[in-house]
Amino acid sequence: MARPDHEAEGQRDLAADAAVVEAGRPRRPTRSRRKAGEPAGADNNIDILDCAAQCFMEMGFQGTSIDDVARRLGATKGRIYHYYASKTDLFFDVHREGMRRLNEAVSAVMKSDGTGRETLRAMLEAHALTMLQNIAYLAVVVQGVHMHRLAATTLAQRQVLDEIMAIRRDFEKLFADVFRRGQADGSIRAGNASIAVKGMLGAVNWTAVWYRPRANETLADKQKIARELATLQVEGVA
Amino acid sequence: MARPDHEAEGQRDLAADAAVVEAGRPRRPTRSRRKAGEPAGADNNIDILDCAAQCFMEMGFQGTSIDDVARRLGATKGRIYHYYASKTDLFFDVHREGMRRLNEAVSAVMKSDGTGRETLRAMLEAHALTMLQNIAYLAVVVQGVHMHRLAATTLAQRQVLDEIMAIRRDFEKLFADVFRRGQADGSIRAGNASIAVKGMLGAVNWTAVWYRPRANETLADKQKIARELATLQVEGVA
DNA sequence: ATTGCAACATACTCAGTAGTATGTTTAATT
DNA sequence: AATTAAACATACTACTGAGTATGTTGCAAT
Repeated sequence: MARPDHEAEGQRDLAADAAVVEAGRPRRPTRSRRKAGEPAGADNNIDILDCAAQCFMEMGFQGTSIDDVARRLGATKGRIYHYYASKTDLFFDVHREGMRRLNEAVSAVMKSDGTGRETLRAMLEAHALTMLQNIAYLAVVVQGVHMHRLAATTLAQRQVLDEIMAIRRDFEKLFADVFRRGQADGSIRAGNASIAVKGMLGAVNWTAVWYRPRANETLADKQKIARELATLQVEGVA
Repeated sequence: MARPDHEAEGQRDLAADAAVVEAGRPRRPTRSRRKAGEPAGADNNIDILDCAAQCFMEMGFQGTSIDDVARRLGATKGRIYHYYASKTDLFFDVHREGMRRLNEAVSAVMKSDGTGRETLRAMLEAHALTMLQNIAYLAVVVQGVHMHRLAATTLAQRQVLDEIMAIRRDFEKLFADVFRRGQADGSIRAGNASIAVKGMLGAVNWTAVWYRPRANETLADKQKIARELATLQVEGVA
């Protein structure tokens, strides 16, 4: 499977003459066509999603042009617009994929039958680790919070945005519910659950701002950061 | 485009470093014409800054047009470009004002002669309260973190951005230093100070994402939120 | 009472960009 | 072998928006 070229080669501005030279170059080998009965899996678009996520993380939604994404892909707009009706839809799909990974990771540790506090801690750590492992996608998710309804012009887009925000609310509610369960079983002290959860999620989500994977960083390194963040939120500094 | 700003600074010859500091600041400190013997006084550009902060918070830097800011001002671009050389410079000035207010509030509680943990808690609470009281300016500050060096095209802008980021680093170091002081005096347990501080600041900075003042919200309400956030970070949930 | 300039407003330019229309290649199917 | 449609690339349009050039007004010092 062809990989996108992450090291944007020769991203110097294409002058008119350069475009002429480019025009005659041999075509890139195209991706294999879908098999006969194969469903149109999202696997065709994963390259697009990856590059889009990276661009959106680095330059923001408004700061990223479709041509930027295409250039990082080593392709042109044509390829992106073949799969996505609009830039907003592309952003939404990255957002949705990010939330899917997040939900998956956090849901997996929710079955734990420990106290509310123990479960909460596990959820926070899973959340943090997922952030560190999918920083581009999750940075887009974090940006999406701001987007409220600004770039959503069409009715369909507004509906998708409403759906996404509902998912976000449900996700936050997951934590709030466990928090209150902890208050009920005495493992978490009294206090405003909503504010507490917003604080804790903020500490974890903030990784989208400062964290960038270093070279040779191992999974253990990421786990250590995730554990420290989660521990701090549950046990404080004392 | 992007030509150097050679506008008549006729008065005096500015040293190079002074020019860097002055870069991006309002060309003139006053709005209404100065009276005869009147001192320069507080900059009345605060109207522009306020509107810009609000727009940047609601729509982001890239999503805000100068016309948007002007419309909110009840004016036109002419007014804004009379004081600011570029949109980026305007953003930087809002950012700088936000950081100024933040530094002021946090520095004020740093003199406390309590333990590291007590001081840290006071700093976090002051930080949080300042966020809630200046949400537009501080939302811009939070955005500014992302901006790294993307929108900074000219040399002068890049220098201003470097200056701003240095201020941000110093600010974070304030917390890290107190954190380590707390570890030294035994009021804070061992652990990676850098990650811990990033987590705590994240919890507080995250208010820029979710907090919007409600109607009839009193100072006491804000203080309560700030106290809960700070307490959570220091004492955890147990 | 005139002049100079700050403080704007108005009216443009022009580069960048989202989206479209259409051409071209390739692989599966007939 | 011919056909067809997916998977792109190319070329174009229309518009937004940053920045500029220039006009206008009102106050203040002369």
